[in-house]
Amino acid sequence: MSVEGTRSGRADATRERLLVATEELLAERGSHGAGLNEVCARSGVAYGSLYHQFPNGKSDLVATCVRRSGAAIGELLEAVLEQMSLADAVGAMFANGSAMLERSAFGRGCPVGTPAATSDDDVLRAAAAEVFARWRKAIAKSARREGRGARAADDLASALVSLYEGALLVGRTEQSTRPLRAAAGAAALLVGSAAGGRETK
Amino acid sequence: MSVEGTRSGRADATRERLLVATEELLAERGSHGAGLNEVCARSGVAYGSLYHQFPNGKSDLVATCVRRSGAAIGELLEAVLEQMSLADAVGAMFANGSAMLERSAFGRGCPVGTPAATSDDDVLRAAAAEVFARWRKAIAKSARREGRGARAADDLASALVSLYEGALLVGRTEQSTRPLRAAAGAAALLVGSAAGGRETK
DNA sequence: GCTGAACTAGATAGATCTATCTAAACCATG
DNA sequence: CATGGTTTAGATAGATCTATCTAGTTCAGC
Repeated sequence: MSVEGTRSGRADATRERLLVATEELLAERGSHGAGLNEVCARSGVAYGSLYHQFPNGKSDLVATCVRRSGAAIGELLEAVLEQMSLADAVGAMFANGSAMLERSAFGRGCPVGTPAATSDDDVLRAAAAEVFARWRKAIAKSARREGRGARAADDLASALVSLYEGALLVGRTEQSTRPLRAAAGAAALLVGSAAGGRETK
Repeated sequence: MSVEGTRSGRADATRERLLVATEELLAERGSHGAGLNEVCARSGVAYGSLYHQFPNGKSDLVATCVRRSGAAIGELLEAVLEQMSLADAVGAMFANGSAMLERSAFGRGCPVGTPAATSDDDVLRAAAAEVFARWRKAIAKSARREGRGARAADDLASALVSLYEGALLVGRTEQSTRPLRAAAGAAALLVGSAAGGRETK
């Protein structure tokens, strides 16, 4: 039986294929560049099925997709932050971004940041904002655990999320992982400075 | 007489209006979201004029626009970096981004990073990459002048560009200037650490 | 003021996009 | 096996997008 309510396994599989294909396209070209024709072509799902699964059409599909991608990354990030130091977790985070860029031959960016950058749909924008907030909170929690004050932890977490998103954008644009490595070095410096319970001011 | 070659003042004005309108749309929605219809509507320029000014069509227009926007920001950045310390210049840079977000009511992002994030046109991507490289070089030059080694200066400059682009993206998405302020604080820390001629390793 | 090149104007073609609609296939249940 | 709700399929309408085409306007130089 399906995990969520009355949906059949077949429907779940269709929904999944649609979301995977949409996530790919969103990470490559953002919302305006991701046509439903291509979503169907890539996923092998028929056009009508898409509107059965997502009755509100594209807006519904992309917002759902961004929330899902963001939640998956958030869960991973939270798990990693539980298991290791903030410094190590942040290192893994940037290494992961770098690997993703290489794996896609610099064809993909962040599945959340990329569509958010060019969105004129407020639902999509708000969904991405919630994702960023979740990531930020997870990092801030770890920073507080390592002795930072609430404000300092929030600011550090915000800067790390921005740095990550920016490095993915610049790295993809320059078709190089160097921005990711430089960002990882800077992130390590930020995490290292004033850590261990003492704030700078 | 026109500055560049044989073009008339009228043509220059038309070209300028087209580029201004395109820059706005690119910063708002990226290349896929910027329709030529709307470019013409906003600029008050007729459709045919657009293809006279930019015979290669949209690809030509957007690449020219990104180069121009990037050069303008680059010149400003270089001027500021000449006149003040790296720390002050970087502070001004983030303050400028924050002011831009507020002025546009969070409707616009970076006119270079936003279209670059979702581009599938290699000409546009390469144009944006050159812009980022110019910014990075300007910052690195200032960092070397303040005593950093070549490698450390490059890495710092790369991280600052990524941080700036990321903070604009996240700030616009969250409709807040807090990411910009947090990024400015982190940037100040990065610029401050290991400055004045001593490297960390 | 004539003339030819440069520029502008708007209509239109052809492709593509979102969304809807009808019909058929599937499958759990009685 | 029959039945009826659920899911899928593909055609199609209507809007929008890029690019081209023809005609008209403006302006510099002779």
